[in-house]
Amino acid sequence: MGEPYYITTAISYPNGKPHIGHAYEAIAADVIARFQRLCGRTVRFQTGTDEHGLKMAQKARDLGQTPKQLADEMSQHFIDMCDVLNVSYDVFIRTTEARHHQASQELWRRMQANGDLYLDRYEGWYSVRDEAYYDESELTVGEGGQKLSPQGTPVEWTVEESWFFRLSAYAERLLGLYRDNPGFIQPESRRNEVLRFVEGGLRDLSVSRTSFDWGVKVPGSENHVMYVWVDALTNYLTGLGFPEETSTVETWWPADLHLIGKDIVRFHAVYWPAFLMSAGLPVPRQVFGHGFLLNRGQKESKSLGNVTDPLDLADRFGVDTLRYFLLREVAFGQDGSYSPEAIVTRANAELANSFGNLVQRVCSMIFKNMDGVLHAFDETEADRTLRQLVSDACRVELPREFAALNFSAGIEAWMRAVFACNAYIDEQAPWALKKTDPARMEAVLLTLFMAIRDLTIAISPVVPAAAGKVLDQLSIPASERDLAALDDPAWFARRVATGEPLGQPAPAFPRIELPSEDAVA
RNA sequence: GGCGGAGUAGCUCAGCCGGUUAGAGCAGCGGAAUCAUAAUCCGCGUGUCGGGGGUUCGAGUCCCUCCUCCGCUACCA
Repeated sequence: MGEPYYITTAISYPNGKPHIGHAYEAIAADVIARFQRLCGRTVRFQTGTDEHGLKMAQKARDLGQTPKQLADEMSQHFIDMCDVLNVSYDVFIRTTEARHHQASQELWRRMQANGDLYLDRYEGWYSVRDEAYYDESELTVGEGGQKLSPQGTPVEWTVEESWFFRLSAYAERLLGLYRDNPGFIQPESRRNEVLRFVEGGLRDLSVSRTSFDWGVKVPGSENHVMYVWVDALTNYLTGLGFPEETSTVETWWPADLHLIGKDIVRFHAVYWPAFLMSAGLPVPRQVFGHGFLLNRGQKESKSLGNVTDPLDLADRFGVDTLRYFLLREVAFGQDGSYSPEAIVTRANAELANSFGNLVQRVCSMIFKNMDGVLHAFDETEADRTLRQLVSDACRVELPREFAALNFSAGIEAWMRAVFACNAYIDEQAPWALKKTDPARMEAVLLTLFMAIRDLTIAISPVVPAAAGKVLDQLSIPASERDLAALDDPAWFARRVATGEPLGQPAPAFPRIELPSEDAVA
């Protein structure tokens, strides 16, 4: 078994169907998970839904359902999304599960045993709809003198008994954590924001509510439910079987990476490690806050009427195409923009024309001119140069960039190798060699066969289905589709020895058309 | 208000600690090739590197200032 690698996404709040942002995070996490498996790590990949809170309770009431019924129904949409998008999660956690309540309560007890929880009063301007308190200065005055939150929802002066977490006591330890582990919060811009926030001093955190009951009950204070983040963050432990002292927790905790959106960096980079320190548990190795996806440069919202169903995108353009586009086009960590035109342009230019067509023309020529039969051959300098270039891109450059979560840079390096293959095939012109020097033609095609195998394995975390299809066509064994296989020089001889001929190839990366309804008005 | 980031070819962006004629992809124009998914390859860019000032032998790359956009955060009154 390889070195363990535990990655999580944020758990989604299922008071609506998944949107493009959920899909983006799930896909990015999946690419990381698949890439780590490619590298030989044994991966545990967890995602899920965060089903408590007032908004779920209210929505259920509006629909005449119980909160649990609503959660069951909505959670299924997220499971379905993962399945459609080929997201290879190992654990789908739901915060309404009994084991999650137990885990959260145990974490609570440990924080309490450490003296970090105390009962006090919380008072302030509370928005029922936002489920949050606001400072006087954040409020605006609406019609009839009604005070409104920054979100425009009504607020009321509320006094509530609440448990508090002694966050103020953790500022120094947190700063030490950030100092000793510069990679703990990424990207750099988020790290700076967190540093400044913590350097400014921390106030104790209200961590329980009495105004509603759809949540995890506070041990010993049954009229309190836990503050959303104590409940939600604990999911990362629940999935491992915490608090049972099993080898599972031992093996996977602390997590290698919490992949989250930039909007919840503070909860993961400040509150969560503080909770864990309080409970005497190790903190995660890294928190990465990715950017948001913009629809033609604009944030999606119901009022603008530009909300995109990610499954609709996958249906129109293909799952692999969508995955490739998101990781290729967007600088990971920054916001990105997408549109049907951009997806079609990028996918056709790179996946279909440059790479897909390369695979197709080479396999087709091997099939037609060599009866699909592979064999040993003599390499020229040009062949070696190409293979070296491809090998560097696949074994060194792309893995280095992917390991650093620089997906677009890694894919760019990969594309340069694809371009080199196309330039090579034109220079060598095997179609001309067919008449003048058939042996040389075969050497060229076999060189390209080897290059294509490398390129396909390297890109497979991004486009798993199509890559699998190509590798099947090449008859590369399933056990030889990882980075270790790329390092094995004997693979080609083994492949030749099987005597398995290449069949008539079928395009794995077809060109896509811009659906007419997306034509720019 | 404070802190931070960004402003580079029509579009999307690279440009590390300052140093040869400022780069890539896409789009556009011209040519070659015809094995292949009308795909591929080659060639072509006089860009005020947001404005202004400064340091330096030399600045897109450092300093000051101004403008615009974005993020985090705060709040006088």
